[in-house]
Amino acid sequence: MRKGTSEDVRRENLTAVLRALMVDGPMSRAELGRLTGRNRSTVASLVSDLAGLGLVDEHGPISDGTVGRPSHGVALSSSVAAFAVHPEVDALTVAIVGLDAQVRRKVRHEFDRIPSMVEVVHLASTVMAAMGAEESGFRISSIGVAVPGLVRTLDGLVRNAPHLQWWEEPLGRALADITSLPVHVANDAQLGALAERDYGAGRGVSHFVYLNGGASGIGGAIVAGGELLGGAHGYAGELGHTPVSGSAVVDTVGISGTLEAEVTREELLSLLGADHMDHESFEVALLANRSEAVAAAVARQQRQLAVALGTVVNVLNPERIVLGGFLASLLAYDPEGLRTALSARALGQALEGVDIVSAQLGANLLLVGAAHRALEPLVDDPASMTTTRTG
Amino acid sequence: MRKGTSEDVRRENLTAVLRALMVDGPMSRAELGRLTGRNRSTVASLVSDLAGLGLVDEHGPISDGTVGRPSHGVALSSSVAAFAVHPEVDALTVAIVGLDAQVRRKVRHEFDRIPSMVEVVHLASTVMAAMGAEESGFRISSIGVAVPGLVRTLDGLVRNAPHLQWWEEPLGRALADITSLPVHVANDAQLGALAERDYGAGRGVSHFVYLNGGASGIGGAIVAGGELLGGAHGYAGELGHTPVSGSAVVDTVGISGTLEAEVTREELLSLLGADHMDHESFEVALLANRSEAVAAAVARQQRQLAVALGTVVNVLNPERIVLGGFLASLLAYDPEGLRTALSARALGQALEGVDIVSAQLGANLLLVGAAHRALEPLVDDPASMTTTRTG
DNA sequence: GGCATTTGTTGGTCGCTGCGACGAATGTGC
DNA sequence: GCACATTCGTCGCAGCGACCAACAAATGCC
Repeated sequence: MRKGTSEDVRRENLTAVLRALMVDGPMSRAELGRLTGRNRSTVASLVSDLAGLGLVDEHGPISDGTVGRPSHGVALSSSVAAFAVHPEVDALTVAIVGLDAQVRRKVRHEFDRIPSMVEVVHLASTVMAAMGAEESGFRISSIGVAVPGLVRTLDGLVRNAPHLQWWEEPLGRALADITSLPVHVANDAQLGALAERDYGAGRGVSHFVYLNGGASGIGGAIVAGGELLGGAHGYAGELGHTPVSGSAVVDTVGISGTLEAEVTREELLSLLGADHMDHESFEVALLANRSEAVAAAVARQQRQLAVALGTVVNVLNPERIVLGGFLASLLAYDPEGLRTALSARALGQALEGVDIVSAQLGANLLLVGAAHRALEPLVDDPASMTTTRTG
Repeated sequence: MRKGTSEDVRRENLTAVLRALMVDGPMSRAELGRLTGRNRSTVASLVSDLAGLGLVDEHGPISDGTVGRPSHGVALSSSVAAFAVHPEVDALTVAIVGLDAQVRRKVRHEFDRIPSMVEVVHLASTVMAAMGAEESGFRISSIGVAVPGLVRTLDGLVRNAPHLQWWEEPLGRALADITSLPVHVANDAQLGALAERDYGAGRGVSHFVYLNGGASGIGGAIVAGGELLGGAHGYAGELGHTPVSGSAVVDTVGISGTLEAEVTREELLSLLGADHMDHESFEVALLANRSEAVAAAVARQQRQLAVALGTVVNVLNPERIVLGGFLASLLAYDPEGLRTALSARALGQALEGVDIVSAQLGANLLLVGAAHRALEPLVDDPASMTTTRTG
């Protein structure tokens, strides 16, 4: 519960200014005031505070050709950042991502076998130390980790990451112990949705559902009222395990007839006569192939995807559905087909006005999402920057 | 967006005091201070304001046998209330419900045929006028309406209420025009969930899903983070239309293999050899009948309910599932059976610690929910009581 | 060069909460 | 029966933060 004091107001206003800069980029104090609805003198005080905390920088007066006294530009400090860590089956990526969502450093390490949790923790901490963040002037106060699996957000316990073959691995604790930094671990799809919300297909949309089709599974996340819906422990959004057919085919966790069991990239890949393919090549190849076999498979997968999307529409009433990975390819192959299939499974009124679009962000999606998750506490309480320091 | 002024703090604190009284009943000022974490003098000022607005009453000092100066009791004013309106296929109920969730007046009018929207509006407004609320000292500033169907919450347009045979009926506008009061129309299951959240099976639970089995359909609602999840337009929660089988049987809106199509009270009723039955008799009769036919039907319906609940658990990660109507009977018949069936459809980690319980509130559930929905703006901004008056 | 326009700055005011001190009203123990 | 501790209400004061109005600064326009 809120404390109900005037300090709350200050915190809220500092956050409002910071958010405005994050959403709409650098701007003048006057614009900041208009955008946030605060008084000029209030904004002056807020910006001065934020500059003192090192969260924003003020540039000299910029004459933009208009009348009136030129205004000083305010921009997010380029040194405030977080570490982003992303373990996959065949690689580990570590990055430094700024408050402005710019990826400043990025190190990718390939594995020849599936890494253990301990290996990931060691390698990640080694890489982070070797990056010399402090020497390069970065001020990093936390770590965000994107894991392909079920994560208990409270303490970063990885409950079940089938592709990594991790079960009940205390990743958050281990990483926090070795780095002495706060660690925020979350499901990869949720962090992807967070990034799309702020910088991609979810901008300005307060209710949307994100569904991502990866090489070995389907992840999902829900944004409701502008906030990521985590549920009781952070497991919400597992739309890959919703039923789409009465078939007995089971998915990776043993549930039958689910979206993840029925709609697979593998099937399409084999029909295209390929083994491995990155996403771009896959989409190009798929869209170019209009053979009967491929068309039939796409149509079937679309119908089954539509069943899951029907559930989404009926249960969550989103304004938009964002599809990533090969699900976006499935959409691109025949947008009308998917929409038609969906209209047979969704309440007409709930389906009205629902956009179905492709995800917009590319390779750095999860790094941005993870880092921003880690930076969230700072944004929500900018004054905490005083005490929270690297080390 | 918040304005960011000290008045916000005041509003928030007034709301905190009011909510404490709503949740935990009458108490002393000192207790109020401890519970809300505010200073004694602040609470004094807040209570004084609320009393001035007529929202709370202060009683004389109560000596509770303990040492120290006896404290004055603070209680919600019994005169602050809202109208609750509940149209059904065979009846219309109008009630006056207080801020303390007490149903003070209740009028039920039976129909011999399905009423039209115009009839309901006329009858409801006539009944409300005849109740003489103002003469009886009630201060009523709004109307809450519970409708069995899809409602656009923005303006109270009833999009689709199949059982009432209403489509695109502007109920909210019509009722507001004739009564000159703000009207809040919402789906009945959502309002039921709201009541259960505050006074029933959802107390103290911030993530739960409510599923209600009625005579002619299944309604649902989601509470996430303590807030009702409405979605973009208020259509969210339609769990009756989620898939549970590959069967071709369609539900009332024409979607095949859904929970509402497969799990019906009718089937059980006919197996019990009855036509009509109120809920209590139905549950008694069902639980008493352990014949093979009934047991088999219950088991099948449990399995299909479990598929829908699996979706709920995987997608929303609730702490609790609250079942009402005949779905509660289905649970009571064989609690273990339902749980077992669910464990085959839900992610183990997400299912951990999930309670499956029966709804606690009885006949007045929807009236309380509707009225509290209507009172919500007042609770969120108690100072608005000054200007908002009946008439 | 004067004028309108826009922005930055400063001092004053107002509203709200917290704090400390004091009085009021009770129970407790001798 | 009386002093004491305990708890609650009240009052004045201080601190914080936002708004407001007035003024200064820096530009474009005529």
